[in-house]
Amino acid sequence: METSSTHAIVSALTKAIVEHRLMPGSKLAEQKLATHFGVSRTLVRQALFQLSQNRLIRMEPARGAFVAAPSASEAKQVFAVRRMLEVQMTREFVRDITPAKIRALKAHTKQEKEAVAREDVHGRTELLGDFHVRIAELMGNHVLAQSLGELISRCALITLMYQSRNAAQHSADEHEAIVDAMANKDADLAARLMEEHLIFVENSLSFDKKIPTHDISLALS
Amino acid sequence: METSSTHAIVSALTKAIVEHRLMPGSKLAEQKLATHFGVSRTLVRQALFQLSQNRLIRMEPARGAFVAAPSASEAKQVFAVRRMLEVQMTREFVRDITPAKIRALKAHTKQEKEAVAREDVHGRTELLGDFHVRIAELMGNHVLAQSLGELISRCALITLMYQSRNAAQHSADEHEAIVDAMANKDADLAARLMEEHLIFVENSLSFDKKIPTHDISLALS
DNA sequence: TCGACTGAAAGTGTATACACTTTTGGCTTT
DNA sequence: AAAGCCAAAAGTGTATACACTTTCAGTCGA
Repeated sequence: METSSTHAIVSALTKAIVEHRLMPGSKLAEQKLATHFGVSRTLVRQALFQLSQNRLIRMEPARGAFVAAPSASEAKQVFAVRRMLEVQMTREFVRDITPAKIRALKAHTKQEKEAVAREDVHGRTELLGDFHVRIAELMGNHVLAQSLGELISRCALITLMYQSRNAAQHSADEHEAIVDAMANKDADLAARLMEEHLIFVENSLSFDKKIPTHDISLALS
Repeated sequence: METSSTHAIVSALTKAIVEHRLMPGSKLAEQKLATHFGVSRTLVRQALFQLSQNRLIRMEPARGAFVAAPSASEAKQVFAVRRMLEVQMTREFVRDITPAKIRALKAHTKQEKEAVAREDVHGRTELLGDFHVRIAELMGNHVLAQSLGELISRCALITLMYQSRNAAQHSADEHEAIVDAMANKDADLAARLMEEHLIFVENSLSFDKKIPTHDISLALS
């Protein structure tokens, strides 16, 4: 199974949701998606089920699928889990660090800074999230990378919902500081910086923002 | 959506897999499951997709679904993630502890000991895993509880694949020691015990065991 | 006797059909 | 004019149909 067709639909929808081309609350009608992608409802339903497990959409019985709108409480919980996981991850990463891994992370933060500089909102959001997953991958722990990736997808939705502007630059700087601490093999400092970084991101979210509930329209172009 | 019918199938299959009534490698033919549950292949497929996302089964294109057989390497990765997550969780749990929470955990370990005493293999495996999820729930963090629950489901499969006997009693004792440390609000001790506990469980797995690949038969009774 | 072919059986992948539920828009009633 | 009601439209939930792939058994040939 794992027919690449549904995977393509999942990817397209994930991208659209995380990039906010599909706004939280939007209805995802099966037939419309099916004709858009040129497949039957069967494949669309499979994709929607998968997305609902990733918590990017929620499905109501007999009413259909809607882009998720994480509550402030849920956002805080997601960040709490990320903190638990990533502080320890940072510590263990430093333990088995190599010059090549440092180089990979430095290359990544360089890309981040460039995306921030050129005001590439989507690109920078993706890169800022990927930084954390990259660390997991460099550790060679795919289970960790996958779990973290799911949490961060949810965070991307949350971040774009709530994040006030100009926090991106700050995040990129913090990433750089974390990498520096790692390069110095200062596990305690790196872990502390990671924790503070995650706390900062969480605190920079403005949970009282009003969310517009656009309709699906042709956000998928 | 989330038609409770598929949920029932997922639950039944999860239980069967985790309890090893369906052995790793067994084929899960859609039509057989469909007739067994008295539904059409449609619902069975939905359930299988969900299980494959939980990594309890794997699906091969045009060949079908098979009960997962986690490799030793994957098992180690799952345990590494659990350690990262749970050590920190233990620390934070102690921070906001209440007498009611202690009572809940003590009641749980009591149940564990009873299940171990009466040699209830399935019951004790479930309870030993639930202990960890229970902590997350008592913290009120549903995201954490869900993430941890998924990891532990995979562990249950791993444990039953690899666990040498008589480790259950030891686990139950360690759980009790952890709760005691929590009750004394000794976060450092509790965290250390949790880490050692997870390391012990991981080390008690014998990765060279031979896995019989039984056929489906009527493991679902 | 063993291995390679072949056709039937079984099984998966996708589309479609159909029953049932929700939504919608207009019509009636007050 | 606003609230309630009913029928049509749209949409979801499940079953079934059908094409295509894999599996398997039996046969033929060396």
